[in-house]
Amino acid sequence: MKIYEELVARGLIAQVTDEPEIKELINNGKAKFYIGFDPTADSLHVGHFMALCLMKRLQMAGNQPVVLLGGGTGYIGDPSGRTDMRSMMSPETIQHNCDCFKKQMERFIDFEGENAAIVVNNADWLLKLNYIEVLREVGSCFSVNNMLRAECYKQRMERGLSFLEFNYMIMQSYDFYYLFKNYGCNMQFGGDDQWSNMLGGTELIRKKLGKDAYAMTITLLMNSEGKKMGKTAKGAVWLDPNKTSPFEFYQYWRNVDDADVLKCIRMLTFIPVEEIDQMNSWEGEELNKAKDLLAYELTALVHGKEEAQKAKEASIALFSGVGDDSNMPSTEIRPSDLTDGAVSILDLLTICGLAKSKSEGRRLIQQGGVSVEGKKVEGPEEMITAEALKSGVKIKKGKKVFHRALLAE
RNA sequence: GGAUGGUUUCCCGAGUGGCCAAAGGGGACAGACUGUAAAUCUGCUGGCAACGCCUUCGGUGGUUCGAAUCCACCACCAUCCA
Repeated sequence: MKIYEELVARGLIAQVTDEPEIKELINNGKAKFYIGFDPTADSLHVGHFMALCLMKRLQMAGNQPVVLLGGGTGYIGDPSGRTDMRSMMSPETIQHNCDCFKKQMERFIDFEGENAAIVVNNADWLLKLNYIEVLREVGSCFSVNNMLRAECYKQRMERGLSFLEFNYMIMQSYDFYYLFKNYGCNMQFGGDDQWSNMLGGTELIRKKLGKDAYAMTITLLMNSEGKKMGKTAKGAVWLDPNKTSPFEFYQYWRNVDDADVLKCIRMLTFIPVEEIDQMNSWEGEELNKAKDLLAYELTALVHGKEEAQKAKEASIALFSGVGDDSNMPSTEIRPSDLTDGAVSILDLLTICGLAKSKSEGRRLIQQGGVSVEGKKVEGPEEMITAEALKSGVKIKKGKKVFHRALLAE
């Protein structure tokens, strides 16, 4: 199976500008493609991960990836698919985020060897553009009528769109044009929400240079309810282990909906398509096996095999009660937190971050949601002794949250 | 620049002087059922030394025994007119 066919089989391709041509290019390793990453945070998240995997797959097929860091576009903020304006970032933040991105990417993409990936930053050319020049050179190629029709602005036409954000499409188009001209970059990939921005680029290249460039979008990873995946109540699922621990990361994937497991395995892992097809017949409880696999594979890709193994073992130990369960998240209790050699369970919950306030902790206990070392906590006054804390105390909140409290020496 | 409407707790949204920590819905969280799933049902959802007290209804002042509610100014948003 060639790479293009594989991408189709995995359900990764959403839209393409010219299918035969793109197939020909990437199947034969003739594409030099770029994906843009705007430095909106100090860590990559699952959405970026998909894009990076795509880069990896294409790189393995002999194509050359160009990573575009949005050090310049970050000053503007992409309005696509958003209901409100992004908060503006300071130059320092943008720079810091770019640096973080770069570091994380090195894990996934090869920056050495034959099709070595290269990194460019659009701050290098966007920041020194001259307004009038751009208007004359580039602005003249865009029809406002067409732009307003673009899907990515639809939502914002109701709630308001600033001129700043409206220009994002032009900047992204200019990027493609610039990379085409100066780096021979003939293709752009991106999330499906980028489609209009990407078309802007191919049109600009056609108008300015009379040449064809191609664009392809990746299916956005949606769950069966039509919501973007990779988000939790607390925010994104990050790739940075300090922001989302490998254990949490593992648990996120372990807990996806039945309806979404196979789709995720297909789109996110490198498991051969044939093997995945065999799982199509799995149903009910059997799907738990697929979830285990998904969680392990992804954690291994992002955090390495060792961390994945630890997360897996911790999960098995915690949920089935056998094996080593020492790898759960833990908090050190300082001696100063104790009074008369003990802490109340209520205080312990807040110290460990399992409850935001004592009221919340009380509520949890009242509703029977807290247990210590497997025994349900009956009341908020229950005390945990320093003696017990010395060897570590296992606290369970709700069904899935496990935490160890350990007395610091 | 002008007119009008708006800004309420995580989100949407009711409340137009005391009965308001503020209806209702969503989400989140917890319990039951389960497969670490979904659906369903139940509870719960500002804080604290907790039948009481404290902080909250865009911001700042004011009127009043008493303000989310009335007044003034400011800020922001939306729609229409320029």
